[in-house]
This record gives sequence, C-alpha cells and structure tokens, in this order.
Amino acid sequence: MSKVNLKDLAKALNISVSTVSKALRDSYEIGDETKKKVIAKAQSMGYSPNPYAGFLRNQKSKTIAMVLPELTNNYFIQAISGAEAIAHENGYHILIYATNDDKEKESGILNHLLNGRVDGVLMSVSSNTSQYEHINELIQAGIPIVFFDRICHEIETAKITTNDFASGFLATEHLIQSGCKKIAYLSISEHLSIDHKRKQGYLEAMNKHDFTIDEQLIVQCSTDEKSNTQKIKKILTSKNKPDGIFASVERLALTTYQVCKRNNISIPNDLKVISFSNLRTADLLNPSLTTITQPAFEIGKEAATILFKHLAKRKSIIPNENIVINSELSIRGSTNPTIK
Amino acid sequence: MSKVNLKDLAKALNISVSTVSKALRDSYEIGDETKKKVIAKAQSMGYSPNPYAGFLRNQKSKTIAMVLPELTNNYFIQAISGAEAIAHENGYHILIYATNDDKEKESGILNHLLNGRVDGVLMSVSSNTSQYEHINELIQAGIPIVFFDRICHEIETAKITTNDFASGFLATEHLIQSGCKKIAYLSISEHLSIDHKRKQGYLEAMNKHDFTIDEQLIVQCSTDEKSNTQKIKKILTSKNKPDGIFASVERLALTTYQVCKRNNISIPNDLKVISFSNLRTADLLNPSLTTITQPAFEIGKEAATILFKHLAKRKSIIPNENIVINSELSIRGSTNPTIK
DNA sequence: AAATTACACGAAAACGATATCGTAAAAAAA
DNA sequence: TTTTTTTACGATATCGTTTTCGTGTAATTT
Repeated sequence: MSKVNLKDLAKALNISVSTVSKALRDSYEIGDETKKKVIAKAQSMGYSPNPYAGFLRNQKSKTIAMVLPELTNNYFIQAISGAEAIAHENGYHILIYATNDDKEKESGILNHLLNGRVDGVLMSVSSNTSQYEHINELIQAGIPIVFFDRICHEIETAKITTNDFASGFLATEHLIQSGCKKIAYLSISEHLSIDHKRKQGYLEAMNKHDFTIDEQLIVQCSTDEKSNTQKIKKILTSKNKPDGIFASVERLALTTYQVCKRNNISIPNDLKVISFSNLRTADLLNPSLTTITQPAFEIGKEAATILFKHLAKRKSIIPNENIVINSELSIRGSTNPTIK
Repeated sequence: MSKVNLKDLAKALNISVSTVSKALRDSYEIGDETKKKVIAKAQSMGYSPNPYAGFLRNQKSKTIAMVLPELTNNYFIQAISGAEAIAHENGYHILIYATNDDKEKESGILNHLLNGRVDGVLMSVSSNTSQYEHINELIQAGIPIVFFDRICHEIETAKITTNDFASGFLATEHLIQSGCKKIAYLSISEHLSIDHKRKQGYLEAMNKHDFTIDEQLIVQCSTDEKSNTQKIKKILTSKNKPDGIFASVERLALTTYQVCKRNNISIPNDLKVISFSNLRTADLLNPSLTTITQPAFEIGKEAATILFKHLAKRKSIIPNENIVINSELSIRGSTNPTIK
C-alpha cells in the first residue's frame, strides 16, 4: 500500500511538511542539499502526490472533457486521438462523454461539468441543439469551451472547422464536372452550422453552373437510420431520381451504398456519390468512395492546443476566433468509372 | 460566477455547515423542514458540490481510466462506447489513454494513475507488453484493474474476452470448407494471448483436417504497416503462396486487401480472406469481407460493469474470473464467390 | 418527579497539498 | 561592531467536503 504523503516524508526526514512540499516543487526557498535529500527520500518511499488535494487547493484539475455526439464515428475518433496526443504532452487528461446526439443528454453532461470537474471543454454540439443556455452557463461558471466541427456561432470562443463551404462547393462542382445533371444533397440536420455551410456550397455551385435547384433533391436526414434508408431509397427510385449524390456526412454515404446494393443501382454508372468522410477503407469499398476528407486528427489537436494555451494563461474567456483547416478531395471510383 | 459552497449556503440560512452538508445528503440527523429549506436554497443559489473536495475526503473519485493500445480502431472504440454508456448510468466518468501499442508509454500511464487519480482501470495491454510489474504496482496501490480483449493471464483479476480459440478454429475451418488448400495465418504479436489462442484455433483446425502446418505460412506482423505490407506481398507472390488468409486482426485484413488490389490478386477467386473485424463497412468492401465479429460494445460494457460492481463494494481486489462473450461468423464475399 | 432516550443540530477534525507569513541564523553592508 | 540583507526553513491557514463527537432541548419511560 503506497499511501505515502507529505507528512510521512516529513516525519522520515525530520523536517517540516512545508519544506518537503517546497523542495519537491523546486522552490528557491530551499537549499540544494535539503532538496536532494527530500527528492531521494521521496523516490525511495515511492511518494506520489495526491492529485485531488492539489486540485482542491489550486482549483485546477489538469483535466478537460470532450463532449461528442457519438463515439463510433471515424471523424470524432480521430479528433479524440489528436486531442489525446497533445493532452499527454501538456500533462492534461481527457474525460470522454457521448451525447448520443441528444440535446437533453448534452445539457445534462454540461451541467455535470459545471462544478469544476474539468478545467475546460472541447465540444461538437449535437445535431438537435438549437438553444445554448447550457453552454453559456458553463462559460459563466468560468469553464472555457472550444468548439470543433459542429460549432455554435452564437457563442464567443474559439472554433475549429474545416472549409465547409468551399468543400461543399468543390464536391458539387466535381459531380457536375463528372457529368451529373441532377444532384441531390443529403443533409444531416438543419440546425448544424456545418450542414448549412456545406449546403450553401452545394447551392452556390449549382447556381454557378446554372443548375436549377430542386427542393425535392435536398433530403433532410436524421439520426434515425431506418428513416434515412427509406428517404434515400424513395428518392433513388422516384421518377425524379438524381444521378449524383453529395452526402454531408459519411454515415449517409454508407446508407446510400447499402440502398444501391439492395436495389441494383450501379455506382458510378447510374449514380455518382461523393461524401464528407474519414473512412480508412474508402479505397476498398465497392466502388471506392470519392471523399472530402477532413484533417480530423489535426482539428482535434488544434482545438486542444488552443484550449491548453488559454488554460495556461489562466484566462477563462477565450476570444472569438475562427480557425479553418482545409479538407482534401480524393477522387475515387464512386465518381469516376475509370477508377476501381 | 457560481462559486457557491457549503459555507455560503450555511451563512445564507443561518445554520451550520455540517447541517447543510447532512441535509443535502439526506441524513437522518436532520429534520424534514430543515432539509427542505436547505434543498430549496441550494437550488436557488445554484449550489453544486466541489467534486475534488469530496474526492479528497472520500478517497474515491468516481472516475476510471481506459488504457488502450490505439483509439483509431473500431474494436476499441466500440468497447469505449459500451463502457461509457454504463459509466454514465452508474455516475462514473471515463478518462481515455492511448498507449500507441508501446509498453513504455503504457508503463508511464499506469505510473501516472498510481496516485489515485482513478478508482479503477479498464485495460487492453499493448502488443509488446511481456512484463507486468507496472500492472502489479497498480494493483498493489489498491487500484483494481479489469482486462478485456488483450488480457494478462499472469494477473489475478477479471478478464473479458471473446471465444478466441473456438473462433480461430471456426474461421480456419470455414476457409477449409470453402476449398482452401493452403491457409496462412497473419499474427499480430507473439506476446498477445488473443493472438496465441486464435493461432491455436487455426492449428487445431489444420490438424483436424490433416493439413500440414507450414511455418512459412504463419506470418509475424507488427505495428509497422510498411513492414506488414512487405511481408504480405512477399508471401502472396511467392511460389508457396496461400489460397486462404486468416487475419488475426482487422488491420491486417485491410492491408491484405490493399496488397491484392495493387497486385491484381482476385479475392475470393485467387485468395479467400477471413478476419477478426468490427468494421461497419465489411458489407461494402470489394469484395465484402467475411468476418469474425466480436461483440465489442458488450465486452466494454461487461468489463465496466464488473469493475463498478467491485468498486461499489469497496473491494480493491477482484478475484480471478474469465468471462467469455462469443463472437459471430459473418460469411461474405471474401470467402464465397456467390456473394458480392 | 426523576431518569432515560430520542431528536436536531453545531463544533471541529480530518483528507493532502500549497502558499503566505514569520523568524532564526548566517552573510553582507554600514 | 552594528545594522541590514539574504538564506533556509517552520508554523499555519486554506481549498470544500464529510463525519465523528458533543450538547442542549424535547419526548418518553419508570
């Protein structure tokens, strides 16, 4: 049982607790010899400071929370991975919370964090979040928050995103240049800023190339996969069926693939597909999937870096800042018949 | 600034701190009226207890750590997701640590946890871990640990795995029954128990069907993807090339797919492939991948459940226990030409 | 009426580390 | 030599809870 504390150390060395504490923190108040003795004794007795005592004293826990809509998602996982990597370097620890894309659960989690369990929060809001009181409360409690991907424009803080508008534009234009005449957009949620921007990019590209916008081809999807499958199947088997699909998120592209497989719709011959995606197996799909790939790892890393920077300054208010890290288009078989 | 503490509440109510504390914890010592007053005031003043003060006092933090080889891995992510779901229900929080499959980093992380930052640990050991002092230290410090998937037989505690031997046997037999004559096994690490068992299953099936074991067909892979690609390419283009591959983990199956794609080896005609995998897109690969799918979500959930059960009892020693949750074989195109 | 028990609350000691003071002794300056 | 400064350390309050123990009043028992 290594329950050695400062008091034990002090007793063993016949000096005071405060001297031991200062020696271990390399204070200028303590002589070199004493320091050495203390450090040696701490080593030999296997001392390691009780973290919670320090947290209580300093009101800092060196812990942050990542609050995410879902975990089983390549994008978020890579973002966690990026944040985790940089956290370790800065001596921070990461608590993980999944909101299951539900505003109520999201709100509950943030309320739980209100009491100072974490020094800061990295967050991607859930798709049905349209009010932000729970977020503002957190900030007012002095806990800074940095958004990434699914951001809140309404909150003043740092926000990391990719170039959603430009990428949406690029994706749509790529479909047009690949010969598509009727392009559908699969939307994930009307409340999400990223969705809005990607859709704006889509609309802009349509306009530029004098395509008429058909509201029927803008499909409002949700978190309910059954319903999404229905909607996608319906549009792909309707008279007005599109010959190109731009999926705003990976999940919807995969659903599209499933629907096509079951209904013998050939990609890319009958239908070309492009999607925002961080799938590692995009290359190996049948056909390989043309993607807009976000630098998720870097985005997570950047979000964490900014948060740590402000935490180090003991500034709980993070000024508004929009950081954009560009995505990349990878053209593959789902939009180009010459690629397998 | 909601920095309301018990003292503030007590002052506002003109009663003592201890009464407030007891009232909020619904102690029998406090009268009903006082309780109501206190609770109402706590509500109106927005009181929320400082977690670290409680942790310090109780020596419990309601926090556990998950220590994993890597995050960008479908299996581990599902396991995290399972643990996270059950943690929330039990009021626990989860810290995430990635070892990058490196024993040194793993050791460093466990050392960091030694000081009581967490009440318990869920862990899958890294593939080059062959000594267990750092794990034993943790247990001796009174922090219980539950293993899942990549377990340590040498440590006495609860261990959750899938039926690796039987699944390895089943996978190999499936290849044999699919007509394979020369079956290779892609090993991930000789130190890992799961790998060992899967390989034993492979060997047993080979024996049962009077296949001669060819050591050349047992390929020792590693965490270095370049090297794995080389090895797999080498064996698939050698004179002694196999017509069936059993990949012990998903990553190696994907590498096999890449190699086949680049070298025009047709799956399943030239080569049949089966793999342990939790890929959501197994269906959509070219060809779809026959998998042994582990119930990762349930495994994570079960591991967390067991840990919480023991933590609730304040028992820091978890008796040895082996819990097995079976995997499922999903036959798809990579072993059956009639399936796309 | 006296003795006992229950009830409702307050005072204070932990939990373990940190930081502000205060103060001896030694060194430097006057 | 006296005064001032530096050096090195100790005593103590503090962070916010929880919990043990003590105590005065009211209710119950003999």
